[in-house]
Amino acid sequence: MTVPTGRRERKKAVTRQKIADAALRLFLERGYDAVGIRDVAAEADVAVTTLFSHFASKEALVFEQDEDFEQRLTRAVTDREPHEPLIPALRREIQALVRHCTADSAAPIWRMIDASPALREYEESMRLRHAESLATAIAADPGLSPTPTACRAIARFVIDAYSLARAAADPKATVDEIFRMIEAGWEVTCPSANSTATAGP
Amino acid sequence: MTVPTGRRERKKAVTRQKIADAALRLFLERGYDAVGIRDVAAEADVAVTTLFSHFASKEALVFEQDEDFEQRLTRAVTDREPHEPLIPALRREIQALVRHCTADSAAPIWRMIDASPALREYEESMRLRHAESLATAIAADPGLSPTPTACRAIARFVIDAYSLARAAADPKATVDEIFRMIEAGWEVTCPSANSTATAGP
DNA sequence: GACCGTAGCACTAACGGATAGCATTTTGGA
DNA sequence: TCCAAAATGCTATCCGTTAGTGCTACGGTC
Repeated sequence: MTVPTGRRERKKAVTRQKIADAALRLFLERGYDAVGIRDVAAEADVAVTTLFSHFASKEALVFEQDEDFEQRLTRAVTDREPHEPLIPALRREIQALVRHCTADSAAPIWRMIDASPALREYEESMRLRHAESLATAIAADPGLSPTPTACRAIARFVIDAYSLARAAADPKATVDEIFRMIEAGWEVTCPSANSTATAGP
Repeated sequence: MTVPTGRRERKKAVTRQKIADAALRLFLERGYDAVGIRDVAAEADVAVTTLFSHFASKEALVFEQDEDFEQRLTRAVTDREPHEPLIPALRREIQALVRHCTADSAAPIWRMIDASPALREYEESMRLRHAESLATAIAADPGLSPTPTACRAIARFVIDAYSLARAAADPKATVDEIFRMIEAGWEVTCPSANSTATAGP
């Protein structure tokens, strides 16, 4: 097997990061629309084609860490404590993710995203992919027996909760409120014995 | 007041339809990616700039009737029988919409959409707009008193149901299954007196 | 340590969607 | 009849993205 854990990979990672850093710097400095791909490439001192060999599109430069998001979601399902109910585990993770992206340090970036239709559109299609991954993870859980449709639906609902909470005035309360609804919907299709967690009387 | 209800509006509508027809014809004939904007403009016998004065983007040519969809959704809420519960009314409308777009006659169009990432992405951001409209309509209902967050969440869930059902093997059953979950979630935030409609024992 | 296949990168040129600027025609109303 | 606005057209251009090509540095193998 060829497991190339050497200089080549490191250099590649460095180049990628150099591009991402240059892009974010320029975007925040002059605005997303005012910066061209050619500007970013020049700032990072690489060719345009090199830039596109690291990032599939201009928008992808902004959502550089999107795979982290996806992994944290699926791991919240697969790596949770044995017998811990699914929905609370997901709620905890969504709370953490929302807290992370509503932090003050991330504010300028999200302001930029919200100001650009292209970026908003890209984010939404990203979320769809994440929902599909999450649905797969839920479906693969041996302790549960939901239908494929229920998996996909719950996964979408969870992503919706994230999306709505991120833009809400009180993100934490928004997540809690929507997850009360999700929990109720989940109980209908996949009833669990001990289900008096967050649902009311 | 100038209410231009005359020839000008009619001609404009004709031009718009002529463009949309030409576009759909070419797209289905040669494939979406294989047809350029210049081809469509030539086929419709208009200038490229004229095309873009009627449609905001190439993708918008395919989703020409997207406002119909939005209106049918909001009207399902605002025009429903007095005292008819919200969720069943929405379920009926979603069933009808799904039936409409899974009809045999529409199959080639949706096959084309599913085959093009650009079109799928565009559709998704369209659905987001529709969800916002729906949320507004729900929030404006005098017979209900949900929180703004609950409105937005339910609206998203309903759109999710449409989106998932459209791609499912058994669209009708998928809508029913997801709406059982939605109904349960709705009851949690906006309890109604007579709530034994679709929820199980 | 020399060799070779490949991954990373650069350069040029171009394609295709979208737009700005300005000219022209058509239309509705004064 | 004439004007202002709307609709359309033409030209040139911007910008994201990709194809084609070749060079260089690296990793694995002998």
